[in-house]
Amino acid sequence: MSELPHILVVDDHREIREAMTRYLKKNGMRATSARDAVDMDAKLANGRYDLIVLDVMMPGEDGLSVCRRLSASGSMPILMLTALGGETDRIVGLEIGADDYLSKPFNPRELVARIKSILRRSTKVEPFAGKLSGRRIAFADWILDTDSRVLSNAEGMQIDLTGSEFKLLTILLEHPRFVLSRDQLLDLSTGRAPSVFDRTIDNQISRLRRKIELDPSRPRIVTTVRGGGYCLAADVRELS
Amino acid sequence: MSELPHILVVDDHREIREAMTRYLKKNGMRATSARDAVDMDAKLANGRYDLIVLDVMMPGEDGLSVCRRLSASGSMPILMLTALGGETDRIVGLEIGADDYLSKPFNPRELVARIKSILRRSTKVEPFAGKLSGRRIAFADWILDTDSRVLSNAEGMQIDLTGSEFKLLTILLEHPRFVLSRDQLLDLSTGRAPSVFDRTIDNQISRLRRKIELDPSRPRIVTTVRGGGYCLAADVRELS
DNA sequence: AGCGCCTGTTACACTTCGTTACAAATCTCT
DNA sequence: AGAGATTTGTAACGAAGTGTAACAGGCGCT
Repeated sequence: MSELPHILVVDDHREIREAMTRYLKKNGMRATSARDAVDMDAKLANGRYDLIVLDVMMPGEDGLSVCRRLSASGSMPILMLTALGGETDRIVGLEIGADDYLSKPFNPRELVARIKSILRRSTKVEPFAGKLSGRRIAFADWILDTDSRVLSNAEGMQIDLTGSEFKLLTILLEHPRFVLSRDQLLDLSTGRAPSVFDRTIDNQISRLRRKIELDPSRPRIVTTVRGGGYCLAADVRELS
Repeated sequence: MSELPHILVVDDHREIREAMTRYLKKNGMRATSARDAVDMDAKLANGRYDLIVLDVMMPGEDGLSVCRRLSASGSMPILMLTALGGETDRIVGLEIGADDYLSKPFNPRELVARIKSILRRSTKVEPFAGKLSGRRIAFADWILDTDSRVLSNAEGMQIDLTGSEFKLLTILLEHPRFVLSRDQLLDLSTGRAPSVFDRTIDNQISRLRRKIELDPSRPRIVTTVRGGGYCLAADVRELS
């Protein structure tokens, strides 16, 4: 299991943003593009990003204004793209809170090096166990300790979950009785997009069931919705 | 950083370094200059600095070598000065741990903006030991005395941590329940960028676990997230 | 009933991680 | 300054975890 950093590339030139996202994807990152500030805001409202690459010159709301806004509202790292010679833009951007800048045209290798350097210094926006962090969670006959990743039951049985099993289970526990598709589960647990005939989640669910179901061949806790995905079919309660 | 940041400017051209230090002093900073690596080392041995501005092209030991050395020995922020078009120098510098670069000739205002941007970033990640000297930190069954670097528990057991173990632990303690990648931990604890198959952090974590975990082969305090890094899985509290 | 699709499972290859041992670097003491 | 002790980083090996491929069985539609 590996969580890839997710980069949002905001640039009004389609060729540029497509080339950038392609290159970032080739270098161990998820990349999503937005053509302007409005598109960016919509993307930010619907997803979680680790860093924004932001063009200064854009129609509508310009990059400096966006940078000011983002810096004021949180700790999202920002790498700004400026025109060659756009020195004032660079200075003002840095002064209002951008983490770095790069002048167009730029070497994509430098873009990746700069992004990695910024990410090295920033923390993720979410703890590993998400909203359940630090809690003990009761469901079915199990109690999950989210710190130790240990499942225990009334008979005193204790089961260690692997990282992947644990992540998958916490995602299901955060949405009791909701069907989550395989693509959703893959995205939420690993951040990667599915390949063509991806069976990763099925395999992990099988492994999880082997650990938590009374009879894994007739699952009662993690149920399958054919054509839909998987569902945590139990009440969920926090113990502490 | 309660008082004015102190910048060390390393450049072999006297006019340049004098102009820089003068300008920095006019902009709310203390500034000291050094003409080469030897002079810089002497200055570093006798004083404390918040950031180094480092020219790439210097007689004697060159800037890239100095950068590599400084990154390896601590978390001193470095802003590198490159010749116009010195792109390879920039990329390699960033890859070995420099925080930023600037091409000569540059606008002094941009220099100040960049220095401030770096300082803004670096003060954000100051570990307990730096900012909260004299504190005692409680986590799991341990109490850490940040002055003495001694861990103690309710049974009266006392454990001395080495410098590296202590630094690593305080970084984890600063971000309870967040996954910190190996690259992040390496950067935050030593300031250097990872080599290709770097296992330094793994080894240090193994050593730390041997000291603090009940059963180091089944760690409960410092947990591993496969493909992600390490996580301090406990509540953290300051005692004084 | 037949067929195609969907799902569960097993096995295996590969990746990642833990640990040990040793060399190199650093620290401490005389 | 030098010797010894301690700490830290690197290399190697083995264990654990993960994703892919293949096969079989079940389900739903015609």
